[in-house]
Amino acid sequence: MPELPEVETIVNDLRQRLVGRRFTNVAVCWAGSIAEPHLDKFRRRIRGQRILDVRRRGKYLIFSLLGDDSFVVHLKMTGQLLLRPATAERDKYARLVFDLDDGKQLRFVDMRKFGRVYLVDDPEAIVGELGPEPLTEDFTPEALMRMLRRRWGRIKPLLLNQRFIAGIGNIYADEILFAARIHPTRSADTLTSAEIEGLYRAIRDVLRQGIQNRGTTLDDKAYRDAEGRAGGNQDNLRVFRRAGQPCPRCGGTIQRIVVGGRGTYFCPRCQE
DNA sequence: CTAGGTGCCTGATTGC
DNA sequence: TGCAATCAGGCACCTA
Repeated sequence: MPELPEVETIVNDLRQRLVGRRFTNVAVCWAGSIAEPHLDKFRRRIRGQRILDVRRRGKYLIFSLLGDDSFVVHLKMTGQLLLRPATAERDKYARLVFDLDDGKQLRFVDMRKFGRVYLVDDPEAIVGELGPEPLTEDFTPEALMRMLRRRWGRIKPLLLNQRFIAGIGNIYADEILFAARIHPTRSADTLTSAEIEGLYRAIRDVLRQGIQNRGTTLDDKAYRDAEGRAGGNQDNLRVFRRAGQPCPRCGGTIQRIVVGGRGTYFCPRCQE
């Protein structure tokens, strides 16, 4: 499940390789991957468009195109964007295959078919409601404190709420709360200012480390970078999917509970 | 505003 | 062994 660090890695790779390239054609293997516009219009509008830039907002990838359109992608659970030579073997779960003007293909591969692509004139129509980017400099401890002041729900679902902060998913939420020593069901309004500062630092550190390690690949079909390579951050996880194992900090036993319908891993001994 | 449920999907896991 | 039921999970959308 690609979250901010995984999408950041893919975006940085793709920017290097795709800026200046042109989409020459698209093969649609599963039309359901296209959110908008309708299939025929999508095909007509993407063909011949030159890529000016590739950037990330939350978990979305945004390709700015010369004709003022934006090609927007959300990978959801199992989506991948792979850059392959057009001659490369077909990927089993390929849903959309974009031919490029340099003999390569950008392949949208998505086993579970949750991912979506959009071709729109204004990307704000899609990403406009997202909360702040946690790694930009205007996201400060004070900003986080102000944001939390109006909230009284449990902290983990809040971290997962993309309108609250953009880019955090289930893996990094658990790792962040472990690093900050905060129990996933703590009410946001009971956090002390010291805890909020710790939470702030944990958000930044955990996400940055994820980026530094080029993302988290937990199993075979999970996240891959644009070259199809696994990330390295899975070796760095301290609680996620480690139920029954000893806490690396206090030696307690990591527990799995369900919070907001999501599998949640934490150490009951050092997270209050 | 929060919390809970459903649906979208399919491979992996679990149950009998 | 084999097949069916269940699970996982990001997010939209619904209800309370």
